[in-house]
Amino acid sequence: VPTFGSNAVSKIPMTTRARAKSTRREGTATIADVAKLAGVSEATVSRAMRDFPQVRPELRDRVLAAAAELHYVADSNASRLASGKTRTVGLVAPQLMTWYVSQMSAGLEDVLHPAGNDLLISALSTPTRRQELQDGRATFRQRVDAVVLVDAFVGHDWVPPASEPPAIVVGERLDSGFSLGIDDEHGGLIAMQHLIDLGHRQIGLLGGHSPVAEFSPVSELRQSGALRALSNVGLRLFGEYNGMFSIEGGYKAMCELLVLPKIHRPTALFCYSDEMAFGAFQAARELGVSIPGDLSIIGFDDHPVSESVGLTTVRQPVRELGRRAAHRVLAAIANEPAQANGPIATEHELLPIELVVRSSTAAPL
Amino acid sequence: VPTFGSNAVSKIPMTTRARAKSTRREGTATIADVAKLAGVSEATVSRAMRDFPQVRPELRDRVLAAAAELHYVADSNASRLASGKTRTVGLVAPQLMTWYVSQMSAGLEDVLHPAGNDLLISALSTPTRRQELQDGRATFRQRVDAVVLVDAFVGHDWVPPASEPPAIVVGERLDSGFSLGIDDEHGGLIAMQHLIDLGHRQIGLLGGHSPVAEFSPVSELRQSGALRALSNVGLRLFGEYNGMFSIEGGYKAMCELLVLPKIHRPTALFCYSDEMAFGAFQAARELGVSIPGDLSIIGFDDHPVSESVGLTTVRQPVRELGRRAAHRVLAAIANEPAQANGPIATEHELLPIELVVRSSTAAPL
DNA sequence: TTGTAGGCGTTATCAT
DNA sequence: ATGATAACGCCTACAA
Repeated sequence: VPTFGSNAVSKIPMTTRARAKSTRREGTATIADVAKLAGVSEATVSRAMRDFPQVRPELRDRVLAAAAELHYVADSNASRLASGKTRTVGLVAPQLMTWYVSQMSAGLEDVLHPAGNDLLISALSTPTRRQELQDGRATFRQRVDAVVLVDAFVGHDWVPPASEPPAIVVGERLDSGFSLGIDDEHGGLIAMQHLIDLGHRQIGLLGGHSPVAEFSPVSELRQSGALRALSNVGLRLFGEYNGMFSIEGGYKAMCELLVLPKIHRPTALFCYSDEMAFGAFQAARELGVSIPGDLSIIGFDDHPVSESVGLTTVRQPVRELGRRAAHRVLAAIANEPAQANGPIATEHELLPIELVVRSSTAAPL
Repeated sequence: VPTFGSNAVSKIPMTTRARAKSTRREGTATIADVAKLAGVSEATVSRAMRDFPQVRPELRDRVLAAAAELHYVADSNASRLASGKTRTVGLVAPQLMTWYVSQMSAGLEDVLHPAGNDLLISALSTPTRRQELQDGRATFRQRVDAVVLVDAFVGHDWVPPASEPPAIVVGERLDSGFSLGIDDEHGGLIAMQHLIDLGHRQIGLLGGHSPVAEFSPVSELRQSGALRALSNVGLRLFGEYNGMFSIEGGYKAMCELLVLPKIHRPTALFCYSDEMAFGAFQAARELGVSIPGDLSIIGFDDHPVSESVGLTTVRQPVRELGRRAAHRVLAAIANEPAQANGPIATEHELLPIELVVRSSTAAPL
């Protein structure tokens, strides 16, 4: 039971309690209660609560005081129904609750929440393809004002349907529309370059595709950068392995590789994700291969635990990607009516990445 | 633009498009459209869509077919407004998007989503206390049917206010109401016991409190179990350090400890969380302390990367905790009207934990 | 600048 | 078992 403020006299008792048929939780004030207390119309309350400029300051203060006294908060369902805006943005990703998606969500929340938006999260259940993606979004349609697609492998030629809420894509370059990500090709390049600079000449690749994001272009891009660095100095790849973008996949692949005599193994390994590198660490430890003594390892991402295991990596600003995506989303929501007339603005924004050298890489012995 | 099914003939065209004033996204069917197409009343559509038993199968099928043809999905805002049920459960935790909360969310989603509920996530911003908790939940009130409090350090004597949606607490035992967790005291005991069994006699503790969950009772419980194991064999603690439940905190604390000559250091360390153990690993590596040669380390949690770094730990079934919490929530929602009469049912459910021995612990040299 | 009133899409109540 | 119809709480023309 809320304690009412004592510095303001209740002119009108809360009447909401008396309503019998209401399904609403009892004791909650409605806009009508506030209007009565403040002595204004419901419309004015609505406007005052949303900081409309036209409301006279005096009235605004009275309304705000009344609202505070009654602990009034607008029922979001009612306002959404009435306004047609959901104040909710959807996040769809192949796998929820991974490290990457969590960080991204945090970034999205950083800007969405202060702006009064909720984040609704939806998985693309495991073996999913484009068709399912579309279906999945269908039930989203009237629930969100916009959607953020993360690692949704929609394909570069995908065009957000005009009939649907605006979408912004993270992790993939779109020919048409908004997209956001990092320069994976460059990331592959600097990772490989680091190994080359260290003096390595027998360098392997631990890549592959996650089963839940198998059409993601990141592998190809990172590979292309890596190969370019290699060919710049007249080198070729010394083996390529499939770690399926998971700790376990990296572990298994490396278990097979590291049983070979040292002469047949690469002296350095570039893993497309830190998690695969963790798996490689595990295999190395179990098989008595020393890092970086026998094998240098560089990852990609800068996972939260990478620092503590001393993994050299290419840092990706995941949370910042989320923040940027959120700003794009907000802009898209604001511009939606305008967009309807003109063509879709197209832009692919790249956030900077960074080589982080730690102790898992060293010159070959 | 959706392609309509060809095996069913549209008897009535979608009229929704024509409505001019609507703020709703065009092209979306409403219950009225479905009703017309199926030749029944809106009420019947509503009942059929929600699998009410009283609907004649024939009609039910007709409605479902019509709904499918029009790609009809009930507008959640409208149904929420009308029913007073939000079909949303709130998750509040001190820090969102940590490993622990992510796993918990995944578990909650596992059961909430199939049951047609959304999960709304809300942080308890950093330096938060009970009062703020209550405020925080206030804006939640009319948005959720129930709330799950994770590591919310509400205090064992906390009683969920009757005026608010039902709450279930995870990670803390409540005197009155539903709560859920693991036996932290027992966890502390088996962790310490493992070290003792290995032959260690100089055992340190890396504990403390997270700044965002400083009133959590888990530290006290794990410590109490650890001390009990020690005193069972006539031992005392060999130093206690504060790692603030973070990687960095663990790292800093161990940097101070491990510079001491070996003779003054513990031979084994029990960390209250795997993340602190990761920090300890890092410090050990940088200071040339070998694990488990010079120092055995056991953690608590079984973090996703613990296996790959070979950390011995006490496994906590986080995702399963989320699933159980979700079931409790669903039950609470269903029983809420009933609860109003009788007293609050009280129960604290404990999920099993498990010692996982890996390579970070060994007998002292 | 403020008030009036109609509508948002669904559910629930009450008849039938 | 099904059909009308009145809420649900808020927003937004439009009028004043």
